[in-house]
Amino acid sequence: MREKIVLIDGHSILNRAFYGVPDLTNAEGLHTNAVYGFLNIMFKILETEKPQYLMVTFDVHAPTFRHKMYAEYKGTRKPMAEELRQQVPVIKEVLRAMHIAIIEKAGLEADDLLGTISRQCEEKGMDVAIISGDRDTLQLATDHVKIRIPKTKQGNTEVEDYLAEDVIARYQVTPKEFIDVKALMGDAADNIPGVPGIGEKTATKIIVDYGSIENAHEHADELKPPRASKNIVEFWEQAQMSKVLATIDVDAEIAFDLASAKHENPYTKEAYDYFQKLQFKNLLSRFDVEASSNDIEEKFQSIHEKSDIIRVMEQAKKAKTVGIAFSEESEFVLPLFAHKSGIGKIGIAFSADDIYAISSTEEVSMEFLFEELTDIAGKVDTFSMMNIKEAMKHVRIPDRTKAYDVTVAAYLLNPIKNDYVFQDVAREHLGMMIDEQTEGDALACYEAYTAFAAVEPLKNKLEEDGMLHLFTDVEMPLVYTLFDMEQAGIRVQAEELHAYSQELGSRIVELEKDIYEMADEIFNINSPKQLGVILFEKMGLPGGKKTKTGYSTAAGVLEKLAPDYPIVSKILEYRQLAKLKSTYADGLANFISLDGRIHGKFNQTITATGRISSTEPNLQNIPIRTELGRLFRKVFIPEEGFVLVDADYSQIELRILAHCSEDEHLIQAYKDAKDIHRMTASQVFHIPFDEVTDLERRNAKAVNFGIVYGISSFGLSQNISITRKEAAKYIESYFETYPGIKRFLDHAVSQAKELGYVTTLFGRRRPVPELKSSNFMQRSFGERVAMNAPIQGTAADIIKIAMVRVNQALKEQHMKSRLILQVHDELLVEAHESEIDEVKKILEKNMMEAADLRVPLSIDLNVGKNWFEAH
DNA sequence: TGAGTCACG
DNA sequence: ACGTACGTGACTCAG
Repeated sequence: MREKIVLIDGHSILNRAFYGVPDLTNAEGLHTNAVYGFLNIMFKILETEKPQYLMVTFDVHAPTFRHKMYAEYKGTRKPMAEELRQQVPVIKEVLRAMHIAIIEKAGLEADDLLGTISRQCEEKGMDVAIISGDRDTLQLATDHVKIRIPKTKQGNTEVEDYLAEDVIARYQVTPKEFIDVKALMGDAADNIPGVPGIGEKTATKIIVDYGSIENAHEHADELKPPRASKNIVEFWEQAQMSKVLATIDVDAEIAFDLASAKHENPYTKEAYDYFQKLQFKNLLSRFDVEASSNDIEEKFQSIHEKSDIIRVMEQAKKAKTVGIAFSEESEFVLPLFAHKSGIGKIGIAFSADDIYAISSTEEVSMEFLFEELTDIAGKVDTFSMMNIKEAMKHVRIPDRTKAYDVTVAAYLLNPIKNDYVFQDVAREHLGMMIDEQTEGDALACYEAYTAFAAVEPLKNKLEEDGMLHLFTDVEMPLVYTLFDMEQAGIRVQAEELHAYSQELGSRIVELEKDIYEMADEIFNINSPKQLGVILFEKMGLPGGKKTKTGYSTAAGVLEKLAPDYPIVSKILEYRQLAKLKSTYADGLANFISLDGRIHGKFNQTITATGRISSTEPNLQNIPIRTELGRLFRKVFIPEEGFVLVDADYSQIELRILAHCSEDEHLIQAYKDAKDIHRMTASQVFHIPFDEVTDLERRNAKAVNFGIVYGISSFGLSQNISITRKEAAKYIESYFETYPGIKRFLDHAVSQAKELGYVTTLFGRRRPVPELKSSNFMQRSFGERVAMNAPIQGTAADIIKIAMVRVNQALKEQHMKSRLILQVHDELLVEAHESEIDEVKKILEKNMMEAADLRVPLSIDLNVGKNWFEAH
């Protein structure tokens, strides 16, 4: 059998991958999409080709002979995007780590390397596969040299294959003639001039008929169309040079050692480390898990006997640190034996040798196991799990200082990840690969071991990054606070909600009828696509295209049209009501439990800035800005004998800005309890304080918001409908008035550029990888993030501290009142009527003292018999 | 599953 | 020249 070599056109494939794979970055902000795509293509090719030899070619960036020749024609090529450029050395290093041969030779282009090597290998009697994204290489195809051109289509890589016969089938000419076609038609991308007036069709026809440009030139008078006939003579020198430019050298002086290209196992330890650093999760699974030294698996034990289980539990109680994991009940377990929690298995690890999987049985119930775990939690120093808040639904943790939430720790270390599954933690923090396919007892053991083993490394990294205090004293206690809030839930009037739904429903039907009548057609108003067609095509309203898929029908666009077109007002009203009905009236009703309350989830590891998020349902976006929507707050009520006490920070973000920037004006204004927006208007627009109009105050307020969001003249101009120039003047004037703020924001950006992240007052980090981008838009976004994250994040820190303290105070004083909601700068307490004053005091004290800033923190406090009244 | 829209801070 | 405000989640449509 013939031996086979795969030759990869390095730059070409890297380039293809770069444009075919969406932008990816690793934790350090390094762009990795091209490297990732390259490796995927390479692995796919290797699987099908199974070659004995493998080599990757690269150009050296010194200008070459051919470059110089065509540089005279069209100047230079577009420079490589920075994101791609930085990945070139990375792919080379990765390839070296995989022991894959790389060849680059000054003075030679990749094409010439490919051509020469493929020719030499073919002469040695080998089969050759050339992997390139560049069709020029088709001229190299023979019966034994196959050109493979990968196409990345929506994540899937398809490959077009060309042997000599395939080139003829596709292009009507032989690979050799392909050069002549190109010499005639030229190639703008490669700066090959060709012959003017001859395009692909004519060129192909001529070469099919005459076989070469030389022969065609001899028969120039026979050529058609006349234009070609004339130009091939007139531009004959140019045609000849084009042929030279288009010809790939197959005879270059290259000494290469075939033995060095021998393809061995690429899954080396070094490559593994590289993939880990680059965060190529999917590719890591290609490494042989057995070989990557997970000998820990040998320690896994599945135990079923009651006596064994008790023995292990007793041992665990004597340990310092235990890691625990809960596993879902296997779907095959008879309902009779299934536990109501859905948990059927636990993993427990308390040393590198003690890692167990325990399933509940008839003899050993889940209740019993949970009891034992509670006992363990009380005795050990550290009780570590991936998700403590979830676990607490089953296991009581008597001493809350002992719990350790691995997910929360991993989140603090890198808050911009999408999820924090234990496999990732094991890989990133323990250097341990876990096979994707793992399930059952082994899965429970791995998770428990990860929870156990990650405690120290995570703690060390938190300490290193200055976040141990934040973790220990804010985030971990907050786990319990959030647990308590979820357990407490909030009481909702189901009947009222139902009544709203009915009312909205009938009004929606009326609006639908009107809209169909006015449009003279029945269509789906909820479909922006259909709506756009109706409004802007059928009815011919002004307001052209805006989105990728069609017309924008966003509220901002429609509002401008509403005064002139009654149908638009109807649509806006329809939209508003439909939203209220589906998301709030019907949506919320689905979440009411048997106890008449909604127990939503508060998520601690979602946001990039440190805020909490709320889901199932989202209780942080209950309407308030419109009168009608606001009514929904009336359905949120306290239980009998209780009231709602609502406290929200007043302008906490601007106060944080005043503190962090140390700007004297702003600090003094807050000390004097001045109307800050009015003051801003007065100082920025140079108007006496008492003469500021409502509009001026509104605009100043927008400027203040803009500052917090990371100001841009465009954003501000959009927001308050002024020209960009005017907005720029506002901003300039603002920074003149408050130079401290300018300094602070500039510093945030420069710090982010230097370190790759920004921090809050309490040390929380937010990475800003976008700042490294060469894309203007991305980089600008990074700058705004760098300005906003310290402010928004510090506010998040402060209210988290307040929440923990408020919750603790309520519990310590054994009060019936309890914290039930947080909405970013607002806390809601369901307070017993006998405790109202005390609750107010607790909220006030703890919210105001949560941070000691250069300006006072201030809160607004209200009491009501529903959320509408209390806020 | 992604895009568009809109509810909140 | 580029084309935007920062941070979220739920619902709907359409491919």
